[in-house]
This record gives sequence, structure tokens and C-alpha cells, in this order.
Amino acid sequence: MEIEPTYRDLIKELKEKKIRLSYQRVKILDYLNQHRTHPTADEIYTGLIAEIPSLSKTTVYNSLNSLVKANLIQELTIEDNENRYDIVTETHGHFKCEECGRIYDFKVELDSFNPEELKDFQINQKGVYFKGICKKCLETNQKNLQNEE
Amino acid sequence: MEIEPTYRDLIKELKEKKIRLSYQRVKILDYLNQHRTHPTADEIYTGLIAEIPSLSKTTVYNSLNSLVKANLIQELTIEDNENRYDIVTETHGHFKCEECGRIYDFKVELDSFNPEELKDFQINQKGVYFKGICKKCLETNQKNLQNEE
DNA sequence: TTCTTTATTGTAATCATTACACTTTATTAT
DNA sequence: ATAATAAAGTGTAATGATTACAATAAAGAA
Repeated sequence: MEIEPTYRDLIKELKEKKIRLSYQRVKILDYLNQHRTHPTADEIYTGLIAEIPSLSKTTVYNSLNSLVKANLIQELTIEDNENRYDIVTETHGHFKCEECGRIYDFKVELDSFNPEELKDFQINQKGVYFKGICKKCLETNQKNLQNEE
Repeated sequence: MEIEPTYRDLIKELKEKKIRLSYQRVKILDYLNQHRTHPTADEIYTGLIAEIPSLSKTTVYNSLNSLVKANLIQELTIEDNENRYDIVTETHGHFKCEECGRIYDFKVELDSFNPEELKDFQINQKGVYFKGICKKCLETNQKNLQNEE
């Protein structure tokens, strides 16, 4: 349902990019809009199959690829074994916790960063990926250590 | 052969990290040292099989994982379908050309960049990945356009 | 309505990576 | 040195995300 106030904007954007606004694709966009957890294709499929029983996993993949091409969503390649998707297309950083797997967003200003080595290159996308251990996991580890004593 | 003057340093580093300096691992490190093209596991395997006929692809994967853990090499996840490896472990950016697939290095100074959102997080790795079209491909495209006229 | 294009679906294939069990090699203690 | 122990190498089989493909359905244009 409610894809927020940006709903009409989205439709307009899709039309402009000649991407058909199929039922499935709207639902996928909707899902990404409501779940800002950078879900995988499989998570999106699992999240929608109840509402769209006919949904095929292939459709999810196809749709995601189309939406990426239309620049409506962003594809994140953090781990090698799965892609994640993000409805926010502005450049921002992603931190992946190596313990719990959660992905956190953070701000990065890279628009004005154009390295000398890439002069005369056409830069289409700028990605920043940090890895480590998130605050939550660090705290949990700390507690576990205390309990062991 | 000659892994450059850093050879002894490498051995020392391996010993310190309790990583055994097996024949295969030295060869893999050697390969990465001589091929600064960010090769995949498969490319490393193909590049070494002539010299080490007994080499197993599993060994390549296992070795690479060990060397990554020991922080002797860096794992790059640019595309979702394959990992690449880099003997340079200092933080630097990688540009992947979406046309020819080549990967270019560029300098990024991120040591002092610690986003507010990640305060109290333990950051182990900082990756910067750009995508687009490299100078070479842009020039080739330009030439092709001219020939078509 | 009919034609043409684009999207959906399900199944089968692909392909990088890992699991596993076994053999070989290296290290440590005797 | 030699035996005992631990780590690494090897080959095959499994895993799992993604794509290829062919058929069907839906949407847009004429």
C-alpha cells in the first residue's frame, strides 16, 4: 500500500524511463521502500510470496535488474555470495557487521571526489563499503565476557 | 621466482602470523605479487597449474582464505559473481570498467574518515568501489562511431 | 480488435565457492 | 632420527545465487 508521498513521483519516473509499472514491480519497489534493511532477492521474494502467490523468483531477479538499470534502486555488492538492494540511490556508505550481518548506512560526500588517476574516465557509480563489528555486537561480546568470569 | 626484495619480509610476516609457508601458498603470493591485475581464484589457478600440476582449485580457495585472514592479501568484492585478490593491503580505491572489465587502482585517503554514524563501531576494513567506463573504452567507442559514419 | 512488444513464470542450467573425507606434508616431542 | 600430532593439499560431490530459455500472459499501439 502507501508508498508514501513519493508514490506519484515514482510512477512518473518509471514512465519516463520506459519501465512498465507492472503489479509485481510496484510491489517490489513498495517492499524496498518499507524495508530499509537492504534485503536480498530471496528476502524480497519471501516477503511478497504471501501477497502475490504466483510470484516467481525469476521475476524478482528480472524486476530488480530492470529497476537497477532504470536507476530507481541501487544494487549493493558487499558480500560475494549475494546482492542486496536499496531504494535510496544517492551515494552513501554501507557498513556490514561481520558478526550479525546487519548493514548500516552512513553519510559520505564523494560527489566532489574525482581522483587524478580517473581523469578522463566516466564514473557512473561510487560505492563505499566498510566492514567490522557493530556497536550492538561489541556490547554483547562484552557482556558475554563478564558472564564467563 | 624473485618475489622482489620483500621476499624475506613476507616469510617473516607469515611466520609471525602462524601461517605455514607451504609451496603452494608461496606460489600464490608470488603470482599475486607479479600480477597486479586483481585476479580471480580461477585466474590464479590457471596461471599456476602449469608450474604446479598437482594444484587443486580447492587449495587455491583455501590458501586465499588463509592469506586474507592473515591480512597478507586483500579480498575485493566488486562483482557479485566472483571475488578478486590484491596483494596490496593498504586502503585504496578500485575502479571497474563496466565495458572491458579491467580494474584500476586509485588513491583514497580514508584513514581519518570516521563517520559519526559509526562512532563506537569497530571498523576493520574500508573499501571504495567506483564503476563506469575507462578511458581506453571511451576512446575505442569514439573511434567506432567515426568509422560508422 | 488485432498486432507487437514487454513481462511473468517454471524449470533447467551455470558457475563460483564450500564441504567432506582422505592423503600428504610439516612440526613437535621423545 | 623417529614416532606422534597438527596443518595443508587434493578430488569429488554438494550448495546456492543467479541466469537462460521457452512458453504464457499482459499491456500498449495501430
